[in-house]
Amino acid sequence: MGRGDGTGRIVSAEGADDSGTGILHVDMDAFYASVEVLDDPSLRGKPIIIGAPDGRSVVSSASYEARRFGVRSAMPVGQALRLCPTAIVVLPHFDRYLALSAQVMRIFSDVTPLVEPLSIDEAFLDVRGARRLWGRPGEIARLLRQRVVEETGLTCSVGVAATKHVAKMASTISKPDGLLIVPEADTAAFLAPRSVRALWGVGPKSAEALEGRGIHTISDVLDTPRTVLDRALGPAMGDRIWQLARGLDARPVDTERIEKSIGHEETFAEDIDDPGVLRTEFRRLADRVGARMRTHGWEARTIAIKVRFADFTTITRSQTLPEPTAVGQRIGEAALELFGGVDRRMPVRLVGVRAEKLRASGGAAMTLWDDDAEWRRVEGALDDATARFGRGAVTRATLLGGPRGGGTLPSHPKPQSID
DNA sequence: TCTGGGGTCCTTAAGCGC
DNA sequence: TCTGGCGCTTAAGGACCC
Repeated sequence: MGRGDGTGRIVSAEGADDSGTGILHVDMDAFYASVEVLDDPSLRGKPIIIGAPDGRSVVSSASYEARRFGVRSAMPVGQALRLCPTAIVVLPHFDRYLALSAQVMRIFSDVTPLVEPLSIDEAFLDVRGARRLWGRPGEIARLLRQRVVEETGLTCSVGVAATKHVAKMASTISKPDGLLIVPEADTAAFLAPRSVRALWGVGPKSAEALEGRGIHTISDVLDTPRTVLDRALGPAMGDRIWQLARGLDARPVDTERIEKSIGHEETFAEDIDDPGVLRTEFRRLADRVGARMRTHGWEARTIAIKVRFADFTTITRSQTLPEPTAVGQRIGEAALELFGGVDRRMPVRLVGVRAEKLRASGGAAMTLWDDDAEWRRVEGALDDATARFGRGAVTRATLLGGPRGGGTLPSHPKPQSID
């Protein structure tokens, strides 16, 4: 969701009914691209793409002017430029995005302590307890949008509803620079005509599985027995969309998220066949993973590697260690042992190292000893932001790349897909 | 002219102890 | 002693999200 070009936008009128609501989803509009325009006004009104112009880069974010040509996040930059040859490709400036994200999240925290950041550019807010102080949910949403634009120069879109899922759908539909309120009583009517693809967790594969059974809209889901959904998507997913289609979503706004894994991966500019080079890369990634764990005071029980071959087939291998560790060398040994068991049938495009089953190490955080200066700079920015907002309000995950479930800081200030 | 990097969650299969 | 079932853990792969 949230990858549209702004056509089909729906917004609420001033003073719209907000009865039964209290959950807000706030999503910055084309965040990275908007920050670049803010910092270089000569870009305003032009199609811009955040990414690297060469190599194997993909689009991290695109201005709405570029989206009108069909440019979308996660699209290879080359393809984006074929769709929109006049687009200006801008390298990402992560420290700026982080600083503005921190500023926006702070505005949210002013209004309610119940803020659940989902990623660098979006958050859920529970404002049900903020009424006496700030007014009704609809009023709070307008206030937030006003404050964000006044204090940062950036626009955002807000969905207001009774549940997280509907609030998120509403913000998506209102984009860009919109506000859509779905009163509780209108939830069913709001959901019914929308595509199954709009349901949280339904991507291309699940949509295909549903549509192959004639289930195209949320209304169709309502007419479909649970057993059919389970067969199409598996029991967990079947249950989830059965519930979401009915507007049932009791998930609270969660201010405390715990990271479950930390990883780094790297795609080479050219596929690599030399095992020595690959081993060096595994060690380097392992060191970075270890360094990050130590700064958090964590250690991991399981080490996993990822290898993507030239043909894009991807394998993972993992092993559980006898003793948990945060030592880069130990992680590297485990990674290399796993890699030794991999059948290297063709050149390698990407390698990755991930530490899983994290837990507190109990010991004091050790110093970083990798030599990645840029990484330290980003870590510093994150620590600063975390310190200013407080631990619960904003996790590192939040600021950089966090998916719905939390996520953690990526290795390099490289872009994720942001709308 | 191809497909980044950070994650979470789910499914399936296999091994193990009881 | 052999076998089956159950619950738990580990491992691999894939879908999805930003």
